[in-house]
Amino acid sequence: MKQDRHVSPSVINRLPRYYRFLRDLLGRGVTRISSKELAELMNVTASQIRQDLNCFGGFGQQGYGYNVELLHKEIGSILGVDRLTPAVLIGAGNLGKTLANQVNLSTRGFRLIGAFDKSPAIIGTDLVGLTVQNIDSLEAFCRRYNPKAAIICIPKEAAAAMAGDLISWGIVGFWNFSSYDFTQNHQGVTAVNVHLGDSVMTLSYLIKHMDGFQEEAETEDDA
Amino acid sequence: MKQDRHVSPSVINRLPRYYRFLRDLLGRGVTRISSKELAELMNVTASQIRQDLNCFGGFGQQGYGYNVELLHKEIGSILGVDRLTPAVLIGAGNLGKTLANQVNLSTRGFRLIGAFDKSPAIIGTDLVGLTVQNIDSLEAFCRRYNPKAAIICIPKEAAAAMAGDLISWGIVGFWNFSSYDFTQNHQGVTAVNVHLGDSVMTLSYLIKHMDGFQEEAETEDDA
DNA sequence: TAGATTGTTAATCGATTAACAATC
DNA sequence: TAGATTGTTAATCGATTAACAATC
Repeated sequence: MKQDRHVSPSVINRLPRYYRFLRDLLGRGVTRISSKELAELMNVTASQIRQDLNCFGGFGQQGYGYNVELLHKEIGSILGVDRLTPAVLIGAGNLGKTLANQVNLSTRGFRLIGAFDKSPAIIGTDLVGLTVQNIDSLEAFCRRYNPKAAIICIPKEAAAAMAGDLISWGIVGFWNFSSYDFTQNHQGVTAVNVHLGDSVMTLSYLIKHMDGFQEEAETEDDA
Repeated sequence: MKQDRHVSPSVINRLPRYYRFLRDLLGRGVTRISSKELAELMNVTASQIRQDLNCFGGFGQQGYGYNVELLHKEIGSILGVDRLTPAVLIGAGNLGKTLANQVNLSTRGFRLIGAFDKSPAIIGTDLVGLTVQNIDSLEAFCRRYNPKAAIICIPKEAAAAMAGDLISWGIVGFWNFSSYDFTQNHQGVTAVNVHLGDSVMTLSYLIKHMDGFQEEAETEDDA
């Protein structure tokens, strides 16, 4: 039990990987795992796993191993995952895929907890470690996991039609764009520049407890 | 003079940074630099610089230091920069900026050597280490540096109007898109998926010595 | 209790820094 | 030649792996 003390950057950098493997194990119903088993799975040494985890305190138990759920939760809280706004991706076509793969959502304050599409060709495929689900199961998903934002990558009209549902399900803000980038405004607030047709709109950053969704007009010309 | 031998990944990973600093020095007319000066500039130790550079052979000279131009060229050839297709970015607005920042062009076989825009607000700004230039200087730039591809992020009509010029200046292929992503086709060829309106087109990868530009139709629906 | 597996200390390996003789 | 600065060897530092006593 060392708790705080100085933790090396190498260890910190490995935590997200542990987190992902544990999430997968959890998803497959595994309740306990030894450093040896996890090591084989992740292709590292058991020694390293024990050393790494011990930087934060004794999560394991001699003769037993590690409790997958507990460990997942602990690493999540170390990573500050609980401070990120849980979001769903609606529409996992080319645009949604590009966005999920190219944009570091966690540095933007978001954590993707689910991805949805209506196309049978896309449902069931993998997207940054999540399995794309049928859009029909979105409502049930929302009731269970309470996402607080939706990133919408489907045609504009369909998105507009969906807005009422999303808000009533407790998703308090969403984006819909055909192209995007991020900037900081003069107050250091991160904003999304949304490309719609020939103009660029800046949607103010979506905040967790915002009720209803809010647009900050401010239209400029593209280059 | 060790030449080849095993070079550690840490060293390899630092090379692009050396390359960028040397390019900047070159741009500012600096012809020679000592490991000590470069170390201060880059915020590393002089020792590390000498160790790193010596993995590839003695580029320096005792009592003198390193020849900036030679070193820049050498590191470039180690990085295989000369195997990448030199490309210009035309239009450095929101979309161009996003593309240059988010997409690793070098892994796609491209190397950005210049960026151009017509907006006075954008000209002179920095874009991944390049200064955005006035679009009026594009022709002169092409004659001097011979880019072989152009990534075009300006309105469609303007791009179409430009095509003739680009081809006559020796730029043999170009892209114009409002949104993009990359995929591998069944033959392992990298392709660009171009989002134009509601459909997705796949433009075949632009090859260095391709003459004229070539479209591979293949239109699909977006999700 | 006996077996398993952790937490932790010691050994190894690699990467960074310091030092200095070689040499331009 | 004298001064500067490299190339390179030796010393240090940190991270990974091995080993094993502690303990569930």
